[in-house]
Parts: sequence; structure tokens; C-alpha cells
Amino acid sequence: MGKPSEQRKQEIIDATLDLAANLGVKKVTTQAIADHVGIAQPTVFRHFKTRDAIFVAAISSIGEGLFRNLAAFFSGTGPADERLHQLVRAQLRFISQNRGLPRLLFSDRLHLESPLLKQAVQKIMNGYTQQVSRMIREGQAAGLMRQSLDADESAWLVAALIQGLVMRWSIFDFDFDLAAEAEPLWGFIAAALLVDG
Amino acid sequence: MGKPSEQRKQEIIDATLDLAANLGVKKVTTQAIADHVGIAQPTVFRHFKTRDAIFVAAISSIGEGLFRNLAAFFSGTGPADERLHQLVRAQLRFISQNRGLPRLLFSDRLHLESPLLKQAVQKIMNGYTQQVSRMIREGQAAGLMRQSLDADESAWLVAALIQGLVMRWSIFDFDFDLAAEAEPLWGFIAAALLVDG
DNA sequence: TATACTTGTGAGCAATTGATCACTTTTTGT
DNA sequence: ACAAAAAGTGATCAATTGCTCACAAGTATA
Repeated sequence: MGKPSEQRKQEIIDATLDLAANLGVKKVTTQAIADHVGIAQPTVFRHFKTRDAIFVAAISSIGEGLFRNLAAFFSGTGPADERLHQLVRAQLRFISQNRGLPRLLFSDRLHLESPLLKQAVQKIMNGYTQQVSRMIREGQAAGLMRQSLDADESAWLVAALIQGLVMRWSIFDFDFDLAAEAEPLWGFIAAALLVDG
Repeated sequence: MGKPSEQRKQEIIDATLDLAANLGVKKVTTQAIADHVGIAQPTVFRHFKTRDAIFVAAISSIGEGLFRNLAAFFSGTGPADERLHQLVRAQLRFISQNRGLPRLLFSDRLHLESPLLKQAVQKIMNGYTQQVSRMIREGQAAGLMRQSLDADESAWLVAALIQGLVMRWSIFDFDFDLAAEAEPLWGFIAAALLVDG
């Protein structure tokens, strides 16, 4: 007991993601978080001013984790199409191991209740789309991807495709192997984007 | 006052969809529904046994509305690719005019709290995917769509693409013109599915 | 060791909300 | 017109839950 606040904060964030993944966002009460961490419920408020602040921190934390995981593909050196393929694979793998991410990201609850959460989510989504858009332009410059594509629009749609897949996975309570969907998903994306599709 | 139950039920369902669209699912309390309809809160329970039952009815109602709206394209007579194109257009138009649909469909709250709701949603999604799958096989038989496609898998991905787009629209609080996305969306789908893509 | 600061906690408040119930009003069937 | 059924309502309950507060325990610093 009596741990430094930074450590407790992380424990609370981890508990939040754990609980969200397994029980859904609604059941992540401050009491549930406290129980999971092994502290009293009021202690949670020693480290976060409000419940919302916990979710903002949790979303930021896992968003950073995702970007750390994908950074190598965003800015690698190989051909753009191969990197995009690997990106899709890595992304689905990461998400399948971090189920709290879709639970938080796709929670209607969050967006409608807190402008701060909305901002945090938008930041993640926009950052992701920008990177993909850059990769597509790179692919076009290398003659790998169709010149007719609007890179921003296509990136938006690639993101939507993955989000739709993940959302369904989340809604259907993770009852199929998300990572295994990477190859058919890539087949679809490749057909839409690549010159020889 | 004293309307027949069937009529009141529909009023309650309409109020639920209205409120969900504008305020989000969480704020659709039995009190809010009652106020919107113009009855007292306990009266709501005269027509629906539980709050969940209201959501189940609302989802079924709007799901049926969607299918009624799309049925012509599922089973029309023209070429499969044209019908699929029109389907996408009609679907986005319908959803943009019925914002309660994505709000309910994408509400994590619902799925995790009620098996009945989950069933209702799964029924809608599965029915939709089956129809699209059938259209793709039709397109393949007519030589319009790539033979290499797995129809079920592709239908699944087309659905995911639309869902992802709609979900983003919902999460971002309807702040872009969904119907206007139909053409770039179709461009993407056509490139992925059509032989001459 | 003494002092100040941080972390932790039990008790409990205030607000929300789904649901019940006894009772009244309205509608329906004969 | 009248009795039965249906629809409507005010009062109220029970459970949940974010959050506060006074106070205790632990930790760091001088």
C-alpha cells in the first residue's frame, strides 16, 4: 500500500482496459476498478478527478500502444503495398490481444457523454488515417497503386473496412478469430488499391 | 388518451428511435420516452414489460424498415453489379434518414446487457450479409464479378465497409453527409469485386 | 525525531432510474 | 346503459453509482 501515484494510475488504467474487454464499458464502475486493483473505491478518485478522466487516460494509453506497434510499418523502407499488408496483419493482431480498445473506441456511451473522450478518439482515428493516406500516395508514386485513387478517401475507406470488421467482432463478443481475417481482408484491400488487383 | 395499445407501442418505438438518434442510447430513459410521447412514465410499462423489450422492438422495427427499403435491390432483375451499386446508395440514404439505426446497432450497451437484443441485431446483420452474398454469386455467374472471390467472405467485407463508414459517421455525431459517401464507397467496392475493376 | 505531504479508507450523500401498485379514467362488448 | 377490460397516473420503492469528506496510515524530507 501507499504506492506512488504514477504506478497506481497505470494499475487503474490497466484494470479499466481489462474490465472493459471482459465485461463491457458499462460495467466498468469505479467500484469494479477499485476491486480489480485491490484498493477502496474512493482511492480511485485520489488518482483521477473523475471517471471520465480514467477513460480518457485509458484510451490515450492504448492508442499510444497501437501506434507504437504500427510505427514500423507506417515509416518502414520496403514497398508500400507490402508494408500496408503487414500493417493490416499487425493491427488485427494487436487489437485481438487488446480487446479493451474496440470496447472503448466503439462505445457510444463515451462519445456522447464527454467531449474530451471524443477528442481523444478522433485524434487516434485521424492520426491513423493520415498515415495510411501517406502510404497510399507512396504506393502511387512507386506505380504500385492505382493513380485514379484519391488517397485520403481511400485511406478513410480502408480504415472503415477494418473498423467495421473489428466492430462486428466486438459486437459479436469476439466469437471469431480476428487475426485470421487479416488475409481475406488484405485480399479485398489489395484488389481495390493495387494496380494489378 | 386511452389509445389502443398497438398505436401506443408504435409511438413509444418512434420516440425511442428519435431520442436515440438525437441524444444517444443512454439518455433514452423510460421517463424521456414518456415525456416524448406525452404520457406518464409508468404507462410505458403498460405496453412493454421491460425497457429492454422496447429496444428489441425498436431494433426489429427499424430493421424491417431497412429491409423493406432494400428488398427491391436484393431481388431485382437488372445486372447484379448495378443492383449492388443502387443497394449501397439506398442503404446510405436510408440510414442517413434514420439515425436511430446506427445508434442502436452500434451500441455496446445493448449487446452486453441483453441476449435478446444481441439476437435481434445478429438477425439483421446475418440477413443482410446473406442477401449480398447471393448477389455476388449472381454477379459471378453473369461474369461480372471476379471468380476468385469467396462470396460469403466478400459479402462480409462489404458489410464491414459500410458498417465502418456508418459507425464513424455515428461516432463523429453525423457531422458529414453520409449519402454523399455512396459514390466513393462504390468506387472502392467496384474495384475490389468487379472483373474490370 | 518532528513536520509536511501523499496515499488510503469507511461512511454516507445526492442523483438517477427501472419497475411496482393501488387507484382512476377511458374504451369496448353485449 | 352497464359491466368488464384496457389504458393511464401519482406515489413510491430499491438498487446503482459517481463523488465528497473527515480522518487514519504510510512515506519523504529537514
